Amino acid sequence: MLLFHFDICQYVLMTTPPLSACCPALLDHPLDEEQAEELTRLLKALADPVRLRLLSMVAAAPTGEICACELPSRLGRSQATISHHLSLLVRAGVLVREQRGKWAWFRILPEQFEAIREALAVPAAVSQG
Amino acid sequence: MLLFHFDICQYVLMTTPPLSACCPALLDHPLDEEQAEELTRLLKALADPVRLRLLSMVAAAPTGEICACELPSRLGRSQATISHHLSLLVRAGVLVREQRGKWAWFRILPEQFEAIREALAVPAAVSQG
DNA sequence: GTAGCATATCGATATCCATCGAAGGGAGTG
DNA sequence: CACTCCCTTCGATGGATATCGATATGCTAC
Repeated sequence: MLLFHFDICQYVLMTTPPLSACCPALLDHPLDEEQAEELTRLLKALADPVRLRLLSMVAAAPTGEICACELPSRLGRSQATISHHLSLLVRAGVLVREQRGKWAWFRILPEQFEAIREALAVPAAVSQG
Repeated sequence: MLLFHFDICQYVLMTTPPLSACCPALLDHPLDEEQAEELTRLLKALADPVRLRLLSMVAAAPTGEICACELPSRLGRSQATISHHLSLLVRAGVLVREQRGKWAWFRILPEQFEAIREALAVPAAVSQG
């Protein structure tokens, strides 16, 4: 029985993107410190108004990508600040950066969003109170 | 046509919990500053390892609720710190507090979790790149 | 009322982080 | 090469916040 469960887990680990399986569902089992830190890192990356607006602008761009050059004026922040937020989001795995000539272009990497959504899913036992 | 759309929105507003409709989907349209601040407030409330573990302990409790009295020892934080985190989560709308005698009991309020999940949903246009 | 426990609040501290100006690094242009 | 433009990195600063000890509040029991 234990072996069977282990095999299932191995299978899931091999067939799903590793970032999607970042953390177990928050409301299913008590998280240990390491799991909590991991999910916290993801949530902190999103928990900033400038970064949220930045992500929504990238996603809403007609081509699905956006040039960093237009962001300082659209967000009312200095170029240094925008660069800071962009590299933070790339490090967090929610954006990818591509250099083209002297411009840097960014687009959404959707896996981490799905990972957070899965981690925050409310199990039936909880939603029934 | 516009009227019809308006009526649908009114209907949704009346029939869903107001907190669930806190913010539009992040990756569907560019967020304005106010919408970004609102979603940020929710995400910040979750973006702390102690609070995440606290929430997972409440959800995993057999009765779906937990007494504040057992949390300082289980989380390795002072009583003052736990109290701070608990009141923050209540203010954020993810926990409800109920006083019973001298003990305070807490349980999960699932609406905000669903609100965040909806806000972070990845539209097909984005996930296809 | 008094004593004792559970919880909240206060005040202080240390750390984290968003922000910006300035300087540095690369890529294109002439 | 020199010059310009885009972007990153550095250093400094102000504000937010996690933490705790001490104190206050509130409830129960006697």
